[in-house]
Amino acid sequence: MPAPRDAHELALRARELVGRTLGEIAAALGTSLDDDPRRTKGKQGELLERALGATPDDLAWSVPGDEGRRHDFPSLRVELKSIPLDARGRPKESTYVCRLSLRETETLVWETSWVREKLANVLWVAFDATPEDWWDRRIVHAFLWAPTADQEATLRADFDEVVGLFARGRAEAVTAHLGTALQVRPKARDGSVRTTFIGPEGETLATIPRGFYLRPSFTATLLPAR
Amino acid sequence: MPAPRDAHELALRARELVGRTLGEIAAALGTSLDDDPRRTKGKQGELLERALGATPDDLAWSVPGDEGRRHDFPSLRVELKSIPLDARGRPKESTYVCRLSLRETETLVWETSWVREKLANVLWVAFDATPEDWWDRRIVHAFLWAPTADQEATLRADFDEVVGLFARGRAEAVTAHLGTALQVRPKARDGSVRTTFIGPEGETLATIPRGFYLRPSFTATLLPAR
DNA sequence: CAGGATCCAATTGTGGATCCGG
DNA sequence: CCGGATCCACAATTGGATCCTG
Repeated sequence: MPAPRDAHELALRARELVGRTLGEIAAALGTSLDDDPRRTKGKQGELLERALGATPDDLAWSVPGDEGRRHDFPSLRVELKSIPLDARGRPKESTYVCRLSLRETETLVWETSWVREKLANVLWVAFDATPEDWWDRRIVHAFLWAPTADQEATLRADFDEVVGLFARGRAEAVTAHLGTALQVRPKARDGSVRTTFIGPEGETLATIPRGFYLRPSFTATLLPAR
Repeated sequence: MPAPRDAHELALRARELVGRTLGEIAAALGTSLDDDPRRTKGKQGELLERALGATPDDLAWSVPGDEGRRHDFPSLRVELKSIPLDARGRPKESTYVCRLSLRETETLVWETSWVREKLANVLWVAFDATPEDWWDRRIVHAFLWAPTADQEATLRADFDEVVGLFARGRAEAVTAHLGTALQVRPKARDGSVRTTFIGPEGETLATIPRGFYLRPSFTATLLPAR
């Protein structure tokens, strides 16, 4: 599937997926996923990326740090996010946005942050996660979104609160309780992993890797009204 | 304690209770409550009624049905409601308003309903329910309230939804899930008690006794901001 | 019974931990 | 390691049941 040429073509292509199951979409691509639900954690999102012509993450290994960052659709500056919905049509889970980098100070200012850039333009693809088997899960919404002024103010306030705590060396005070829309949670396959950052006094501090996530209560407000 | 002469005097008297414990208030009245928490379910509210000079419910037995209805402060048309607060200062429980009467049709129209009349003017007295012993519980707020136009519209919509279901004979569809502010829940010391009402076809139907309650999420919005 | 409400088992929500592929 | 996310034990919420007094 070639990359879409513009946002309009991308939105059209995404809307064609509405009503189809992930199994139908996989068959059309000539691929298949494992049938063990424990082995499909990130596979459904990756399937949608391929179905829509997103850029494969082939630089993930090549450059440690932040340099490898890119959008799913780089020329459109659009990010693709899939959302699983429960029986009532509401998001079942929070949505991962990106890593919380503690190495580069420019990423700790909202205007130049990677989280702001990631959320500036998002193609949301929501599917019904009620069926146990991934191939029976059906796309129910697909739409482009850019934050309104109010939404961006909320996101920025949440971001500033967390970053302010890190800047004052209070990493231990940053929990998933903070933030009305955007929260920070651990992001590592093993809670014992550590990353380092430079504290307010220039000292080196260690903390567990973390990521930014959108709360389900926030993403619920983005979905079309029932 | 004589009844207050006007709303101003009532509010003044209520504000004097703020900061005092229920034990101090009981001592000033020369009374005491049982020390078994299971035997104080309604006693704390009754203690506050006496402390503020509310009308005793001495007609409760005399007239079955709706005729005995009155406010706690009849001349002021003011109702007294106590609210237990948790450690964060938020309501721990829903607030009982009144019985849902199914016998008199005029009470099933919002404008002439007893629930509207009960909520038209309320003296809220909120106390910290953190201490185990009732006598250590301290009054933290005491204020008069009348619904704003928005609040009354919300209450009315909730009321109309429930009453509409009864009017169509769908009593079994009325659960505590309904209503954003005002909800209906069972109100009897035994779930096997039944009351009767006249259905849409003139038939006699039986259902369990129920009452109107305000959700904690609604009463929380009435409290002074922390 | 009606009015004063609280109790508590069951459901819902969610913060922190974890899984897979490249 | 990083991006794709989901899992799940425990905390928070709450709907229905219940308690006491006059």
